[in-house]
Amino acid sequence: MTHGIPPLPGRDIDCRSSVSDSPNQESKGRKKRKPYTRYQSMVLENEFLNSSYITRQKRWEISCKLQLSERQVKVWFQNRRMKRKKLNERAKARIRDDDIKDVL
Amino acid sequence: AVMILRSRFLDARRKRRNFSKQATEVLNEYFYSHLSNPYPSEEAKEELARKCQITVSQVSNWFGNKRIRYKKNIGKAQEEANMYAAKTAAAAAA
DNA sequence: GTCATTTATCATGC
DNA sequence: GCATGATAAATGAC
Repeated sequence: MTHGIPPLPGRDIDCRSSVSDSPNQESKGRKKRKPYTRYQSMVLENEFLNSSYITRQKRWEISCKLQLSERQVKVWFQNRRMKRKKLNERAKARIRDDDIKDVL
Repeated sequence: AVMILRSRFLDARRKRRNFSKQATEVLNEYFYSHLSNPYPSEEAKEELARKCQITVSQVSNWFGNKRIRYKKNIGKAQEEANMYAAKTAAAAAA
């Protein structure tokens, strides 16, 4: 199963003990939406440039670096791929409109 | 120069323009006549988009905002609900 | 995984 | 000054 690669350097170091999804006890309600900082967004965008699908290894690294949970990083990439799709559709539509206007 | 082009496509940031009065009228009519289930199907969204001269995404945005902002008002804006309810009732009577 | 959605936040209109 | 449309986190269906 899989390749026996995962080096997992210092995996047992819990760098996100304070950034877990369950802050304390079982949080009951929905987690409040909290905008990310410019630095967090920049690092995530840069990684998205490398690949729109993040590996488990890199997901762990980034979650540590940005003080985010791995789930947050995963969701960010999912939302980012949806955003890319929407932007592509919009760009396509704009090009169509521009073509029409050029003809007119 | 490249940055400007990117701001047109990638950023395409929200330069908001209000919808026309007629478009808002059409959207509100649908919303208040389907108040028990204000979730238009994809086909309904396309027809609304065509009638309102906006995109399907804009229709989705409008219903998303409308649902939560209507819910947030429990008791408020019922005048608006009654108004459109009466309008559709009058249309049904005819 | 995608994708429609909920929610808070942002940016603009007026 | 809020109303309104669009976007950014977060959830859940499938």
